[in-house]
Amino acid sequence: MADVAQLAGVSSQTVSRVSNGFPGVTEDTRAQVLAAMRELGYRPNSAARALRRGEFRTLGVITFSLSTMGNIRTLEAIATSAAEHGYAVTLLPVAVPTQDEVNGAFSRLGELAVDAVIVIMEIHLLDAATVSLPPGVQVVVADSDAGDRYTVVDTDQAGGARDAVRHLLDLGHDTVWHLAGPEGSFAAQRRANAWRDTLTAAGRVTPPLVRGDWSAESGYRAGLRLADEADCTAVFTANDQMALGLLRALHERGRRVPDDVSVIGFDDIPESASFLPPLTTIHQDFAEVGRLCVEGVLSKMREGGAEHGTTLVPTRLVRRESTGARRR
Amino acid sequence: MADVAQLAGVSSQTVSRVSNGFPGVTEDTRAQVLAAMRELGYRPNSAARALRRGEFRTLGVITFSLSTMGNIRTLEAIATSAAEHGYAVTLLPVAVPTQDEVNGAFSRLGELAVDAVIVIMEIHLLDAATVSLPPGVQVVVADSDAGDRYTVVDTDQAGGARDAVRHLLDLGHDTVWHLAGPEGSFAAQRRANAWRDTLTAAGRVTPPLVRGDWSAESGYRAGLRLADEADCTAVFTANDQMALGLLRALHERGRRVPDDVSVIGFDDIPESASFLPPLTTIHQDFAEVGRLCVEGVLSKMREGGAEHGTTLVPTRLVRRESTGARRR
DNA sequence: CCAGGCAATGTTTACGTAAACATGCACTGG
DNA sequence: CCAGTGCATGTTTACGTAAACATTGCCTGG
Repeated sequence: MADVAQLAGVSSQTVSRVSNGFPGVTEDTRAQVLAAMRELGYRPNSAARALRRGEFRTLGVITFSLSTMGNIRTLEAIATSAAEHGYAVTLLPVAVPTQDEVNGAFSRLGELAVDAVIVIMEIHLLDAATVSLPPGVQVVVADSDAGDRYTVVDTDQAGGARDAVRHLLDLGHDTVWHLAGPEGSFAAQRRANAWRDTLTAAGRVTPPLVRGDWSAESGYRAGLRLADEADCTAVFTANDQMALGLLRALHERGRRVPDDVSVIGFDDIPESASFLPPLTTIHQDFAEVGRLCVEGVLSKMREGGAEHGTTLVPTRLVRRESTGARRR
Repeated sequence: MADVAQLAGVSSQTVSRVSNGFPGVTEDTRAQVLAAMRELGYRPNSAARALRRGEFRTLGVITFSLSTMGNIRTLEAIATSAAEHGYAVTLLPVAVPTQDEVNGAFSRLGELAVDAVIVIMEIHLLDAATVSLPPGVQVVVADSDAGDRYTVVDTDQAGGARDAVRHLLDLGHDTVWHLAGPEGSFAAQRRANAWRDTLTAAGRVTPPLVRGDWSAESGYRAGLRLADEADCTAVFTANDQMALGLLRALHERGRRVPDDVSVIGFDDIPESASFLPPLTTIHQDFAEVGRLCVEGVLSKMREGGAEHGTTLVPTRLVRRESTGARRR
């Protein structure tokens, strides 16, 4: 900076003003400084900037392995949205969702160049973390239900699951089976609860819950079992991947979709439109979740807000060919 | 830090030594300092640290929208691997792969708190970028062929494609059709070239190349066309998503897989094992690519190496049920 | 018993920036 | 014509850390 100032024949403070687009600099001077900056290839040193300003213009994102489509899309939206606000995004991967790993990530976070944190993970691990977040660092949590203790942005899991079940009931099915996600997942839990509640509210029998682990493979295994249930004519799977495996199992067992069994998924991953048959599913607006996370955390930073609450992002039913009227 | 020093009754320099795990501090003193740090909730200020040390311990990753599985897995591996080396990862999303966007990302990068950069994108956009990377910032490129000008880490696209074609030829097919990725993609280009070369080397007729855009939907459209080609008994699709669409089209047209048509994909996304039928495909080791990117860029930083070159990560054929011997 | 050496700790300084304050100069109005 | 005003620019300082150098005190060996 000093070099630039010298070359432009001004003081370093003027260079700083130009660099930050502050007013009170003549057009002539500004042009001269800009020329000098270009000639010397000057780049502001962000470390010094951050030190001086007390902020990094960076958001930290803590997440488990980016294995689920949802997390990825959310992350992408966060990164894009943050960039629009002039913020960079630093990734804090937690390899394994164990307590130790989470603690490690949190303590690393403490000395990381980050102004605020967005957590994309099951809240119980956050709760159980023995290392606390540095005070003054705002947090927004995606994919969780802890609106009483954190600021949460999440898809309206319950609403989506309810829509899925109702869709199948409306098609004339007596009841709806559910292929749930793993027990540890709150998203899975809420989808399963909404499934049960919706059936109960409609006065239907609740079939036994079948559990998978989000993977297509687990959907396949569950599908082999469901194919043998003669009265299973409608299945709501907690995500699209498991639906994929389910479809394969049903096909192998000669159960036609949707003629014999209707299947509805959750997520609306891009591939689901090309499943065999194309999958009716509940669309999640991950981009919106990510965007709201960023907006939320930035506004909390500005206003120092400590109030919690949950923002729900609505889902949308995408009707394709895997669901149809009950044939008797 | 001064507060900690005062509370512990030592100088700030001693606190610094403890904080960085340097030798030359008594066990007693160290314990006292650690206690003071805990009591005051001290966290080293990374901005000041970076300013003083001249490095951020952070890697920047420039990538297009995280829409392809490959980029995501690579990114994940980069983040994990970087963390192991004590580095954080800052994401630099480029929303649209236009020249302007790339230029924007690069100029933002200039003032970003980043020691080195890993670029995951088509090299022609990097080449055409009018904004150059700040000097002294090392770069490693994934997913590209520009070993003469950059340090490149990539999957052995050609080898994988060759294996795919040979696998089908070995099964007795006269020739292999190819559903390629979009023209702009080097990966697609190299897979297509290797496909052509392998056929030529084997003295086979090269069928017209069919082009998709990586999406399952485009695979479906291509599949509808290929289903009408009576002599098409084997197809090599440039990725698994397109294979998914292709399978659906073939199924709709009554062409059985693998009895009538054999299909082999590329990538080995987790879902491909649950396709209908489970997809034979070429496995890419994205994790290894990411790991090598980090190792590469870190070693370049240490050694200031300017030498270029390409590191190829081998692929592996995963045989499932979508390929079979030619039936005559 | 004391010089010399070494380990533990303290003091000073610089990293690059931007806020706060200071200066200088031109122009306005009484 | 000159005090007052306001704008463009310059000077000083502090942000939190760690390297370099300085100091203290204890221990060893002759």
